Amino acid sequence: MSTRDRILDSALALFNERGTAAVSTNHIAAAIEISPGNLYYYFGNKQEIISALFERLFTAWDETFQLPADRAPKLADFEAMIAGNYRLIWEYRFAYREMAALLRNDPALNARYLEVRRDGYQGFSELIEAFDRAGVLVRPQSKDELRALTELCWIVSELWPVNLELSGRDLDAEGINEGVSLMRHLFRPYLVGG
Amino acid sequence: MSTRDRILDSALALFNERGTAAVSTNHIAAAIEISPGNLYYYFGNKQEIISALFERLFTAWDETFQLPADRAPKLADFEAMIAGNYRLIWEYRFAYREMAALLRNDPALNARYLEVRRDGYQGFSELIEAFDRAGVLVRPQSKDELRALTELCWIVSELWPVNLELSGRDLDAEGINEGVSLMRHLFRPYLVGG
DNA sequence: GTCTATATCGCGATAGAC
DNA sequence: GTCTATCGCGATATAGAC
Repeated sequence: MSTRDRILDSALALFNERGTAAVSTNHIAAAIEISPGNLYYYFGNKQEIISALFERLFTAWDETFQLPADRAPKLADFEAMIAGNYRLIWEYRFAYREMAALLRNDPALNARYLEVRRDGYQGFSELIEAFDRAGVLVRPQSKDELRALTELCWIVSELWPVNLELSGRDLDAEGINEGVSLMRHLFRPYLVGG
Repeated sequence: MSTRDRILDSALALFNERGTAAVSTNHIAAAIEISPGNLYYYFGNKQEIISALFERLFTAWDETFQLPADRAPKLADFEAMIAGNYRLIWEYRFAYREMAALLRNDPALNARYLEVRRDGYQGFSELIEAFDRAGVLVRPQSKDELRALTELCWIVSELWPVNLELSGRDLDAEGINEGVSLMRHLFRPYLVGG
């Protein structure tokens, strides 16, 4: 593995364990037994390491939210996406624990995040609209209701892990299932027989 | 105002503006024109200041979530509570931006938060159960559905502000209204004529 | 590309006068 | 209760050898 990638892996592990504030560039370098000077050959400062990790997260999101190209999307596909998203958030949990603060401190990163988020939300909306058109959602519902449902789904898919951690639990397999189940409850009133 | 309170107000303003990591005890002292030494007369370290601010937040929560004692609770009371909660979260926004990270770094604070949260969730559940018993919630619904509804309401009331900020907006009056409206959408399928 | 050595800075914290 | 003065530490970052 390249030194650059080893630095990023080291930083990710330490950030997840102790938080970005408590981890210095020296710690990151020491953990993979390279010199502090060598680390600075690859990254100008700690913030650049954080940004690079966010970029890895964004790329992984792109892959997670791919729909099957050969057939119409089903609710089960959606649930699989959400579960995949939760696994990703767990992998980059430091980012979610400090997200709002990290973005505030780095306008460039914030702009990039907003871009990624906008596209993500767009895809998310279209997916739910596709379910609606396909007749998966059947209860009497207005545009307004559909928009609220989308917003609520988004919040659960993005912030359920934080909520779980705030309640004192880890995002393990059981936690992931509960999050998906909660999402199901959100849809339930709008499904056939719900 | 007491020096202790002035320190806390100063810290709150600076934390909200720059985040806890970027604010030192020196900054907090300088902002109210007292010496660094004087600050340490009141607080042993920065973490104690953070804990004291959380304690103020907990107290304010207690007051926000008081129900009218003289009559049965209505949905409008609930919505007023949620709006009050949002205003409080805005006042202590630094805490929510870094909540998970701050709690992880301070086991004592985490234990205290879990206690407060447990009690809060308990009151929250009982309120929704009271609505159910009073016939406000009418759709066919199981214990399981009621539990999910409670959990979802909690998540929206706690994490809507973070979600709003992550989308690039502030928790102003309009943002608060949107959060309350989202809560209404959550209840809607379970209301008469919903 | 990686190292050693080092400069600079500011934070957290304390001692002791008033 | 508040101040001044200061110590020690560790973090970021750079220079220059290999």
